Amino acid sequence: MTDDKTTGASSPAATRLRLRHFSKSLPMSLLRARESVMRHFRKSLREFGVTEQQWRVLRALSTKPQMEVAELARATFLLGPSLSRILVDLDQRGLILREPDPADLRRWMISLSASGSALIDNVTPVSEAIYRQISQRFGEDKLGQLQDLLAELEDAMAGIGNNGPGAPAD
Amino acid sequence: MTDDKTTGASSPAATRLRLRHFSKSLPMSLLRARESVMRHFRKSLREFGVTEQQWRVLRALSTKPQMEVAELARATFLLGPSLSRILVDLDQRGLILREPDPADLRRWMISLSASGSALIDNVTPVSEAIYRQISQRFGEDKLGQLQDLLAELEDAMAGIGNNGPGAPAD
DNA sequence: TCAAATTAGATAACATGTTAAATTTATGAC
DNA sequence: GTCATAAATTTAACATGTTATCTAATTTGA
Repeated sequence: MTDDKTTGASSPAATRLRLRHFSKSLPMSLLRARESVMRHFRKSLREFGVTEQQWRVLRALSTKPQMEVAELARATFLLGPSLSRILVDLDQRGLILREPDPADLRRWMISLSASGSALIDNVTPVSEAIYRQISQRFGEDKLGQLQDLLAELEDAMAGIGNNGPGAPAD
Repeated sequence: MTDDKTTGASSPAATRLRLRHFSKSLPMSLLRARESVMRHFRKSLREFGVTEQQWRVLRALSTKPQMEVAELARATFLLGPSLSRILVDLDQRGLILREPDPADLRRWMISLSASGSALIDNVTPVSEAIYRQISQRFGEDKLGQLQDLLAELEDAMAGIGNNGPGAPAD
């Protein structure tokens, strides 16, 4: 359908560099794959009244008793401003606790509240059920392969634009 | 660093279902992988004055002489409202052309303008150079494997929540 | 022919993504 | 101790994501 490779309107492949077919570009493939998975999770999360991002935050908090905001941002892959707004919301809804770090008043220590933990406990079986479906349908082995490749890709990308390790690209 | 597997604060694995480690969840892996790739492309796109989403639109338009808005939305994986705003912007900047479909006045036929095509021609070599770097660093074979797995995952996911083929979940 | 249902696209409203700037607190040089 | 600088977080401003609603054009069926 969208496989029309010869309609270049005005640019023959010989004279201009030709981009790989759009739908096959790596970023689009990753985007589509992620969306195909998230579609199933989002539906359940919505029933529990949390967005995907809010769930990421709660989920990350469930792995440690307390986390700083910056640490949480790294873990959830959210930027500071987004996270900041989400924390206000989760706090107002009583799902998390924020206490100042006595050693550094710039820092907040974030943790799950009892009701936040309860929410996690409620969502977990549903989430795991979906994950099991994916495993069965896609195959445990392939899932493992995919995870390995994704991790390797991340590693490979980490070393490309940087002059030194961890050096910001700009 | 975030590999702390034993800090379950209050919930032993025996009593509560335990979620797979957050950072290893498939959606997070896909998100991180995509971000690690896009980081490199975004930097170049920005120098050319287009966002990632705008580039997706131009890129999709470069595969066909004309596209309808809905078709473009599917191809770029953008939702209608986002695309609508982006098209207004690209039109005002003269990068695309919008002409009404005489056969159905609800439809617009979108196409690249000359300056839109020129922009593509300018970005293409940069984009391809980045892609080559990725290929070299990550490996052609692995890249192919990854693309295959992603496509298979999409296929697998497509058949999960649906009662019939293409039936909306609700 | 005409009213109801459908369809394509746009607009509205609010959440999040993203970059820059502001705020508050720490740290270090003098 | 005081001032400049840095760091952690928030606020601001604007683009995009997302769902719902709206408008206009088309189709359907009596």
